[in-house]
Amino acid sequence: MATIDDVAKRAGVSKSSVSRVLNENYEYMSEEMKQKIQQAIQELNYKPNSVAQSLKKKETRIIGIVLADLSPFWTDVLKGVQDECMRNGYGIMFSDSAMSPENEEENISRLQNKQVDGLIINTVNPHSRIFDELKSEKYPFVFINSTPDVIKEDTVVANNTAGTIEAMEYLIGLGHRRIAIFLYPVENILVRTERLEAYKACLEKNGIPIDESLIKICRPEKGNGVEITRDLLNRPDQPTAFLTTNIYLTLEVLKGVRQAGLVIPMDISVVGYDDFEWSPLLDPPLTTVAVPAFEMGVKTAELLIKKIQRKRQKPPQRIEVMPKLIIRESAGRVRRSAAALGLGDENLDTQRKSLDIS
Amino acid sequence: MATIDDVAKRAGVSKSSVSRVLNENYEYMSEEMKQKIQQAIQELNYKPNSVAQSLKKKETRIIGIVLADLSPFWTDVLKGVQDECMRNGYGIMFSDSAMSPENEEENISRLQNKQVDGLIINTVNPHSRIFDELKSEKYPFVFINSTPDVIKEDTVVANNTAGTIEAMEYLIGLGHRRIAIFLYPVENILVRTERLEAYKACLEKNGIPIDESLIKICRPEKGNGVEITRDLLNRPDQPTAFLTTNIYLTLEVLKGVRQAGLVIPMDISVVGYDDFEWSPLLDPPLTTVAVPAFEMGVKTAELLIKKIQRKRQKPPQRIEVMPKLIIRESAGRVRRSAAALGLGDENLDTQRKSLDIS
DNA sequence: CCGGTTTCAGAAACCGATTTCAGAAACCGG
DNA sequence: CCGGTTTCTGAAATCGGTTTCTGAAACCGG
Repeated sequence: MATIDDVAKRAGVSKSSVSRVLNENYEYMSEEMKQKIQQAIQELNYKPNSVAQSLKKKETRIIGIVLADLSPFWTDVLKGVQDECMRNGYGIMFSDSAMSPENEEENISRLQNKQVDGLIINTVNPHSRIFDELKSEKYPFVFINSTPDVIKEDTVVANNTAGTIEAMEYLIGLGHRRIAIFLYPVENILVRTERLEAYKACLEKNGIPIDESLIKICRPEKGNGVEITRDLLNRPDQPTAFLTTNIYLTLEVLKGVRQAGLVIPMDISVVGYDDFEWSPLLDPPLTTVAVPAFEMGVKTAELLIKKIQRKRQKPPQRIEVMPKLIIRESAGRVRRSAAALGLGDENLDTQRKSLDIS
Repeated sequence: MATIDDVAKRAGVSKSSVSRVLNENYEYMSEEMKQKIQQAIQELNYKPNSVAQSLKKKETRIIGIVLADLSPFWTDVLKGVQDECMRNGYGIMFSDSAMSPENEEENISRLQNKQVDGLIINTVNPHSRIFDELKSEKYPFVFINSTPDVIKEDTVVANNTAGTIEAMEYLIGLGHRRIAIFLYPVENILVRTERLEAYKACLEKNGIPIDESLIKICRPEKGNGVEITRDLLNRPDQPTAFLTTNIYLTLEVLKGVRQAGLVIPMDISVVGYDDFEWSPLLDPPLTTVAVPAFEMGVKTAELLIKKIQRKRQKPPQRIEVMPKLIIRESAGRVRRSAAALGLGDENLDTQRKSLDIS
C-alpha cells in the first residue's frame, strides 16, 4: 500500500502539501501544485490510511451498535442505521450480546477500545454501571428501544403506550374482556413496562378488572410461551384474546393455540407486535402492531451523529416513533358461549367445523 | 482518557515497560515492576488505544462483512460470524449493499480504508474488477454463498446441488412432473447456477423433459413473483409444484397461489429454500430446504481468520455446508385430474370446499 | 577481583497521517 | 529600491502506542 510519503515523493512535494489536498484545504495553494498532487494520487491509486488519520484527528468515523439479540426486527433497524451512516460517512461496528449482560459489557468495552465515535445500544441490562461510566466519560451513546428508567438518556423508542392502547382498544371493541398479555422478563426495559402499563390502563378505562393471572412473563427460551399458552387455554376461565409483545412470543402463542386444538380467530384472538414481510402469510394473517423499524434506525443514527458532532451536550432527548395497528385476520369478535348467538358466530362455527377435518 | 504515558508516569517507569506488560511480554522483567505497572493500570482504569496499536502493529483486529442484502437468513450467519470473531478477539464492521453493485464497491473500499484485516463478502456482482484488485493486493477475503465462476476464490457455500436434488427428488417422488423453479436474476452467482443445474439434472435423470417456460427468473421487487405465479397457474398446462430458491420468492409464491384461489398442498405443492423459526407457522407449515446459517457464519469467519493469520497463502479453499430438507405440509402428492381418483384426493376436495367459505 | 554473560529498563525511532510554525518568494505602495 | 504584506511550501512536532537498541547493574566462574 502506498503511503502519503510515496505520494509526496512522486509529486516532488512535502507530505504536508499532500495532506492539504487530501483534506481539501486549498487555501494558499497554487493550482499547479494541486494538479501535480492529484495526479500522483491517481497514479498510485493512493487511499489514505484511516487508522493513522483517526489517531491524529481523534475520531474514527465509526459508530458501534450493540444489540441484545439480532432478531428480524433489528434487521430493518440495522438497515436504517446503515443508511444514515452512509450519508454521513460513518462506518458501523456491529455486535450481538445474545441476551447476556456479560457479553454486552464486553461488547461495549471492546468497541470503546476500538475508539468508535459513539454507541447505539439496545441493552439487556439497563442498570449496568457501565452506562454511568460512559456518561461520566461523556462518551456519546444513545439507547434504542431500551433505557434505564432512572437516569434519563438519549433514547429512540417506539411509542409503546400508543401501540398497546391501539391494540387493546381494538380487542375490547371486538368484545374481549379476558385479554392475556405476554411479556419478556427483562427488567425495567421500557418495552416491557410501558406496554404493561398501557395494558392495565386500558382495562381500567374500560371498567375491566385486572386479572394478574393473565399477565404472563415468559422466559425467552423456546417452548416456554407455548406451554404457558396451553395452560391458559386449559383453564375454565380461559382468556378470549392474547396480546403479545414481540414476534417470538407471537409465534409461541400461535403454536400453543394450535397445539391446544383451537382455531384463530374463531376460538381465540391474537394480536401481535412487530410486522414483517411474511406476517400476512402466517396462519392466519396476523393482526399486529407494526413498528417502523427502518425509520427508527435512521432516527437513532441521526441523533447519535448529531450528538457526536456537537461539542457541547444538550439535555437528553427522547425521540418517539409511532407504531400502527395493522388489521388482518388473527383477531375476531369474541365468542360468548358454546351456543352460537349471532350471525357472526354462526359463520365462525361453520368455518370451525370444516377446519377440523384437516 | 488515560494514555500509556500517564500510566508510565504514575508507575514511575518508562512507557516501554508499560507496553511490555500490556503485551504480556514478561521476559526479563522483575516481578516488582510488573506489579507496579499493573497496579497503575488498575488505578487509572487504563485501556490501550486500539487505533494507536493498529497503526504500529499494522493490524486492526477487525474484519469487514459486506452483504448484498441483510435478510433474515443473514441474521443467523451474522451471529455465527460474531461468535467466531469473539472467540478470536476480532470485531466486525458491517455493511449492506442493498443489492446495488455501486454500494458494494463503495462498501468494500470504505472498509479497506478503515484497514480491516479481512473481508467476508456476499456479493451482488461477482465479476466486479474490485475482486481482482483485492486479489492482486493480497487482501484477505472470502466469499460467502457467492463467488465468481472463473477465478476460484476462498468460498463458503451451502451445497446447492445437494439441497436442490433432495427437494426435487422428494417432489418427483410425490408424483410431480411439472415443477416450476423460481430464481433471482443475479448473474453467475453460485446459488443460482448450481441450483438451476441441479434442477435440470434431476429432471433429466428422471426422464422428465425440461420445460424452459417453467424456469422463472423473478426481478427482486415486490409483487413480481406473485404475478408470475398467477400467470403460471392460469396456463392450461399449469405446473403442479413450485420450487423456490429463497424466502422472499417463497412468500411471493405463497401469496400468488392464494390470490389464484388455490390451496396448498391440495392444488399445488410448494417447497421453499431456507428455514426460519417461523417457517412451521406459515400457512401451511412450509416444507423447505434448511441451510445451517449459523454454522456457515462460524466457518466463514474461521476460514477468513486463518487466512489473515497465515503469512503465506494457501490455494483457494471451498468449504461446503450441507442443507437438509425439512418435510412439513406444503408439498403433497400430485393431483392428477379434476375428477378425484383416490381417497387422498377426495379428502383434499372436502378441505378445499370448506376453505372456500372463508 | 576481573572480564564476560545475563537480567533488566529506558531512550529513541517508528507507524502514517495532520497541523503548527516558520521561512522563502512574490507582490505592492510609497 | 525598500520594508511590509500576502501567498505558498516544507520541516518538525504530534497522536498513542510498539519495538529495537543500547547501556547499566547484577551475577558468576576462575
